[in-house]
Amino acid sequence: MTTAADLAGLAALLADETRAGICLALLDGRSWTAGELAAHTGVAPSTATAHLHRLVAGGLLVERRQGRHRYVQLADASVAQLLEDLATRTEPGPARTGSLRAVTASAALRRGRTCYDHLAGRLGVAVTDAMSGRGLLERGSGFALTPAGLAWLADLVGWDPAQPRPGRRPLARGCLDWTERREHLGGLAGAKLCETFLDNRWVVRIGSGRAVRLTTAGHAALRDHLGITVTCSPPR
Amino acid sequence: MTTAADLAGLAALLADETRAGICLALLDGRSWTAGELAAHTGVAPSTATAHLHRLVAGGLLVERRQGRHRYVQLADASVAQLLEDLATRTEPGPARTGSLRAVTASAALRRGRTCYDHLAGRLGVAVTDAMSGRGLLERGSGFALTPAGLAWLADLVGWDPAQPRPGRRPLARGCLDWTERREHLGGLAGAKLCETFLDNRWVVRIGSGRAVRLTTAGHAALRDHLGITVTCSPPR
DNA sequence: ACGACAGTTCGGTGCTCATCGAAGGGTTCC
DNA sequence: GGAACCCTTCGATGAGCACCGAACTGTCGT
Repeated sequence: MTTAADLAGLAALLADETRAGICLALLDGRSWTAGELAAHTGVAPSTATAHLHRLVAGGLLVERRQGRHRYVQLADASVAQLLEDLATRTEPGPARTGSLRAVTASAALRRGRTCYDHLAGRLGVAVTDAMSGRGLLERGSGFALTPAGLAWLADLVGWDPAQPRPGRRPLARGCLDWTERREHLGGLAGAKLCETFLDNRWVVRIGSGRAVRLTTAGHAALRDHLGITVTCSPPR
Repeated sequence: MTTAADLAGLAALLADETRAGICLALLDGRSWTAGELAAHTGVAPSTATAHLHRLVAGGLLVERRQGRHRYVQLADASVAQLLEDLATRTEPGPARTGSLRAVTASAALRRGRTCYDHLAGRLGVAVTDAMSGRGLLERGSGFALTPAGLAWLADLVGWDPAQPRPGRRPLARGCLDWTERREHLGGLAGAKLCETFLDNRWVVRIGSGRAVRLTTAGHAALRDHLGITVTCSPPR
């Protein structure tokens, strides 16, 4: 039996624009740091801290301390589902009732999508797996590239690894996928890889959303460069 | 594209205990009057008015003016779905991810359930339909009983129609079902009928919730008294 | 060891909003 | 027509809370 107070308490977590912005940002499945979320929502770090406390206490987010950073992400896939249901209601237009269209769109998202600026979904995980044998090391939490792996990647994406990198973005980082429940390659390497995939039209965006589709050229490229075959049609 | 402000605005509608209580009350599919909701949530009528304005403006509720009454109900089935999803999250325990259990429970609810104090779901609609040929008239919005229908009902539920009724509850009223999207019999007549069904064990409650199941005796009673057959196993 | 950095705690400020009572407008019943 | 009733509008009140800056703790790089 759910009381009105319980329901109101849950809704109150999302009833603030800043907290809503945090949750929408986390909807991409990545882990964000408290500072990134503060900057993204335009509030002071102290304010972001308070919001994250409430969201974690409310069970919507989980946190992972790492050194002086505090990473947060959505607690589980059901939270992401709930957020997307709510977000759907705020959009005008027809086809609001859990339509076939929404289901297939969701299935497309599961197959492959961009996650912030790198590849996610089954496609992202498959690419990450394939790279594991080519110089990508799973290092506790996150990833690292061997020199050979870096050279291989640099050759693929056409980019000089010796050249100094602006900013301090980590080269390779892990990103937990909320549909696959698996880590996949993010960071600068993941972004460059995704850029290359899009530039070469190995994947193309479906509509204006985050979902992507593997092209015929993409199939060939994956086979040639990584020796894998990713099914493009829904399994089962 | 959903903005954080949109999401927060939607969540804010449910972030108040009184408004949450209103929505949970409406989850039974009935239309409630503003006064009933004020009494149910324990606030002044003026306060309830303000809340209903916000909920209607936000698209969660629809209203229907009838004389000096203002009836409100959930805008559509997707709102009910959303509320139940949120309510599920507030309950602790496992099996939170849209499990088979939740789906079958939902299917049982669609087949038959009590709606406040009368029968709803396919069962409720079927009974209402069958009574249409036996003295139940659809009167614009709502229902009315002919003298013959009243006598027939009084005989079935063992109740003297001549005896003065306490309170002012309408004898027969319509109640829109959010799974069937059809009107069914509510009001005092619907309550008495439901009481008789439960007392005679024509229907029994499934677990502790609102879902009910038609018994073998119930099948026979429906055939004898109303000449209808309601399937108890899931169709299709 | 030192500075730079990420995050936290704390006190103060201001705004939003839920609430009520009183007064007013419609509707129904007698 | 008048009384009872349902609902609404309008101020006033008070509590909750989102926000910031400043001071503080802990971590990383040099």
